Amino acid sequence: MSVRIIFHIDINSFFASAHIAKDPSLKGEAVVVCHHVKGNVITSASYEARYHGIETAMILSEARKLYPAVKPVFVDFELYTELSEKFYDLISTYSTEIEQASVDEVYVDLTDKIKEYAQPLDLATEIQKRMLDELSLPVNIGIAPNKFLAKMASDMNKPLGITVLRKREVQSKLWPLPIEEMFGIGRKTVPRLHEIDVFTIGDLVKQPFEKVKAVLANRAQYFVDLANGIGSNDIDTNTTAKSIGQSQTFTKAIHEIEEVKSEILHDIETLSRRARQDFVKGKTIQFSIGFENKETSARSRTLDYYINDTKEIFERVMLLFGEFENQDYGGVTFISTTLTNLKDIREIEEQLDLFKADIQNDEALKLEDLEVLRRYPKMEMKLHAYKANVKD
DNA sequence: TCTGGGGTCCTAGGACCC
DNA sequence: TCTGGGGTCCTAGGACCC
Repeated sequence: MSVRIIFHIDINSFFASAHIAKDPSLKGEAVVVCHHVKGNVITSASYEARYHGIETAMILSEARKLYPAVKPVFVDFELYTELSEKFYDLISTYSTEIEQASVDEVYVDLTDKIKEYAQPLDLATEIQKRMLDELSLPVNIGIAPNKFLAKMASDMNKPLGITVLRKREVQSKLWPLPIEEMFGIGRKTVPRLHEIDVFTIGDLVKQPFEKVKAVLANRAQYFVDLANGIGSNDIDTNTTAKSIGQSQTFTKAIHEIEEVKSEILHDIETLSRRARQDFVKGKTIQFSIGFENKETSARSRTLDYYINDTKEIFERVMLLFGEFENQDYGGVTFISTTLTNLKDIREIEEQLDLFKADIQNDEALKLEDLEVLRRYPKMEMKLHAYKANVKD
């Protein structure tokens, strides 16, 4: 198997950059993107804003104290979706092997394309320049033989960085990084790894495997391999979502059931519209609820057919919601409805046609079975049982 | 110590079928 | 009639990421 060349490309402070791309007068300013809850929480900050100590999760008023000339803008998800699609389209001109990892990042296999360039870095430079010229978006690029190394590489040098991470550089460049910077290791796992003296990515390899296995269980070998620079370079080109969800957090707990229901309905209206726009239906409906006392719970049901219309989803969710009826956790602070097990509408219709054909075959079979049953009384018993079940 | 809303993947037990 | 292994699906919960 020959060595692949994978690029990981991600847009620097995407939300803030998107607003600057739309309104060039914001260029060079300390832009902060706010979400209108709990006093304007900052969800993204331009590098100029970060320079003044402003970080995400801050409240706008705190940011103003740090830097009064800060430029607040408000979240605009339509803008992000639009630019995300343009980003994807631009990268598509180089390769069909693209994996959309999130709204602002892709993995792309450029093994073939890179042969057309005199120097490997020329391709990265060209992509970076086109992103700036055509979309006014700054990107980071990591170049490596697999997805994990490419991802780690693109994080090494921000913003507007281009970083190559070769397999032979794993010990010198990857191993010294703190374990919390390893993609896939999060806040719950870090303290447990610290307990077994794993503080850097290299420690994952240096510590006895048994100790690592005690913490990471089945995923231990996977992460040790990653630390050794061994990882997948399979590009998942499927861009259709696997689930669509709609959720809300309430700063003030809701105590009226009818009000909760109306918020649920509102979410489901949005959810089903999105599903129809994406030409998908779902087979599983999941409903989650959070209460004032911090308890959260989820219920899901899988149907034997696919749906995407508001009324049917709402009826299903009401059944799930009903399962929490007699619990007393105080008011409701969080609701979430998710449609999963998605399938393209056209595929479902094809299957329905096949299914119809099956039913016809089944009926033919049953008639024959009846002949058999008459001759074998024992089997007739089964038929009665079967009929009884059908009544249910 | 941590905002809110959008996702993905994994695990473990139980049910069911072969 | 009983036992057991293997595979798949469903459900609830958790971890992680952007």
